Amino acid sequence: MNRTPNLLEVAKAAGVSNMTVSRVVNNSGKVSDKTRQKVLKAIKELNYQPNLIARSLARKKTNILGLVVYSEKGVHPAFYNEIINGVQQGASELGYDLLIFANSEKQSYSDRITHSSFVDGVIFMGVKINQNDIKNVHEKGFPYVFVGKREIEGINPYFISPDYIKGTKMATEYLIELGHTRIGLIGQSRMIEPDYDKLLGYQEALYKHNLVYNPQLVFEESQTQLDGYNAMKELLKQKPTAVIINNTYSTIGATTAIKEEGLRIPDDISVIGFDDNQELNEQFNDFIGLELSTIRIPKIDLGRQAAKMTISLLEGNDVSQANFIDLQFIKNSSCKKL
Amino acid sequence: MNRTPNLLEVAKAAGVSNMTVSRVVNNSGKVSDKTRQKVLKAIKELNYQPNLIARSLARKKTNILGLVVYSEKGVHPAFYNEIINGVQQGASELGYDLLIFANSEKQSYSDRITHSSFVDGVIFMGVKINQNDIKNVHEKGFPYVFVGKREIEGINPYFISPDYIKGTKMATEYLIELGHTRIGLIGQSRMIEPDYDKLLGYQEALYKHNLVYNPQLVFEESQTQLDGYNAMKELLKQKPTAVIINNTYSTIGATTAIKEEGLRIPDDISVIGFDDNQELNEQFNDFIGLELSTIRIPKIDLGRQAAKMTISLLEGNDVSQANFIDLQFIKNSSCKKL
DNA sequence: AACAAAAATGTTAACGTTAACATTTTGAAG
DNA sequence: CTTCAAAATGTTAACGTTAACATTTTTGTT
Repeated sequence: MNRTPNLLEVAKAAGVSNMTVSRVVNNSGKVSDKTRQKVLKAIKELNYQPNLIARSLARKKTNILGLVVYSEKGVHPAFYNEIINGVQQGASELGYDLLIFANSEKQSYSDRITHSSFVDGVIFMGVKINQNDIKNVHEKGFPYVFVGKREIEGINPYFISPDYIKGTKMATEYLIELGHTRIGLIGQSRMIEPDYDKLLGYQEALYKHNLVYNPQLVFEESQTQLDGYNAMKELLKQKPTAVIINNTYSTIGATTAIKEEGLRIPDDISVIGFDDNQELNEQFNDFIGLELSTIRIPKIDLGRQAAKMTISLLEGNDVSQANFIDLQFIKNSSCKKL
Repeated sequence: MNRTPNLLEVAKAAGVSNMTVSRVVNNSGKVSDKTRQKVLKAIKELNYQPNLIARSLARKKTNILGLVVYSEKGVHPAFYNEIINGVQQGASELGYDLLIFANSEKQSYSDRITHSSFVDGVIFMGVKINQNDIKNVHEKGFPYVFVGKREIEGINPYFISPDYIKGTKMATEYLIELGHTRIGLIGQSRMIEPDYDKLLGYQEALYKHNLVYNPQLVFEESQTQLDGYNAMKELLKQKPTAVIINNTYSTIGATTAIKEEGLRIPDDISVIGFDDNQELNEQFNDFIGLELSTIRIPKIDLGRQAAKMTISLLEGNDVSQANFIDLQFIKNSSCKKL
């Protein structure tokens, strides 16, 4: 590795002072055209690139966003990976890079993040978030955003979350407007916030249209294909005319169950899924020849917004604490008018 | 954000010099026990954390690894995400963090990477790698590792790659030893290096056991469920007794085709898949009640090794340029002795 | 008690930028 | 050809650490 030139060497080569070079590099301040050309020439000749570490030290700003993903085995589910890609895009669009903090479950990040001055702000996400980290960062006034929605005792955290309530309500209403009244819901949960919100949205829609909530049409947590399959088998005994299913894997299992019972989509039952795993969703639909209507979680956009929100915060702008991002309803041919 | 204390403030509080504090913080040099205690007390009281930017500038080393993933739409397939997780783990184990470079397809990274001194080394991966980036970095002697295997004109790059040849050979031989001679291969490709290597491994195994290579048993690129399904339908006309399928999606499609034809696994046909998407593979197997024998790509380990290799390089150790990581053959019940 | 060697601690100048202020140059008006 | 403001350029001291070397203190030996 051969040494890289620094500002002063460029300055010397161009016959100007350090600050003139700095001004040219940063396109700030006033520099005459003639001088600028000289400097640019020297920069090019020496192949100068500013040393970002030194710049960060002087500016007290790194233009780097931290990302902490709390996950179980150090492997993030596909769901988070897509959000991360979005975060990266959003950061990049505003001139920031992304520093992924190593995720050892035990370790607490907050001091490392706020004191080491390696990042200007931080984004938290994951199932097993450490509430203390968020609390500490919040209390120190360090810019951060939490992706998701969770009660954190004592504080009102900055967060951005998909609006599952609204999204599910919208989908449910769509079914109601098609004339459905016996609508199943696979995957509610009192424990998992997003799934609980789906239940709330579902209930709100029923309530709004004066339909009675029937717990027999609603099934607990459903994560895997098998969960979805089993739940659907049970649900079908209740003769529903439509069903909303909380994730891609369950949907695959559930539609398999529907087929097995000799029922057709949408003729015998209307189906709406969540495409939390878009790649899989598409693959599956293509293959089965199913054109599933889905509630889409705009994950890339979610990540992008999270990045922009964090940057907005660290730049000192006013940012509201609670932020929601709308789900998209992708209307397709898996639902039928009754 | 309240100011964080620096070394000198700690030094003042402890009544010692900056270097004594530095030595305590870094656990280097000699410090008497009494002094160490004083310093530690001051550090604790002021809640001091070293400023990593300043440290990096002074040490000319950041303890950060760069990661560039070249991908099409800025979204990485599940495959890469798992490797990234592994890279992160490996880096973390050796005290490094991971800086993800924003990935705009157009941009060239090499100068930014080598000159900005934000990273001590860099890892490249992705389908659409920029050969020039790697070439530049290579020629500058900047520590890097490429995850994958690709000819790059004019240089012998540092790389680490799954050994697809060996892995596929192993699986093929396993089938041959079970007595199979009509073994199908779904997903060879002249264009995609890993898939080409799978073909080579397959051929090597046949050759070794004096079996004739029959192109009619071998099918082109197969990425999706539908590809796998179609290929298998065709293949079945050739009456194979076993088949190796190049990725998880194809495998799902292919097994569907097998079922549709009324054949049973392993009684009528033995099947070996690649579980490049492990989560999906498991889900699918659980659901179908299939116990698929698979060739497993140890992605986490691949990433981890890539990180360690890069760090070894940047620490000045001798590292061989070409590195392969063995695939694992997960023996299960989807293959039968003939 | 004197001395050397080892241990402990300290001083100073980098590292490569930028911020803040200082100085010089330019050019237009009188 | 002054004069003065604006424009252009320069100087210096941070930023918070560590490397390299310098000094002081301690310890053991005679």
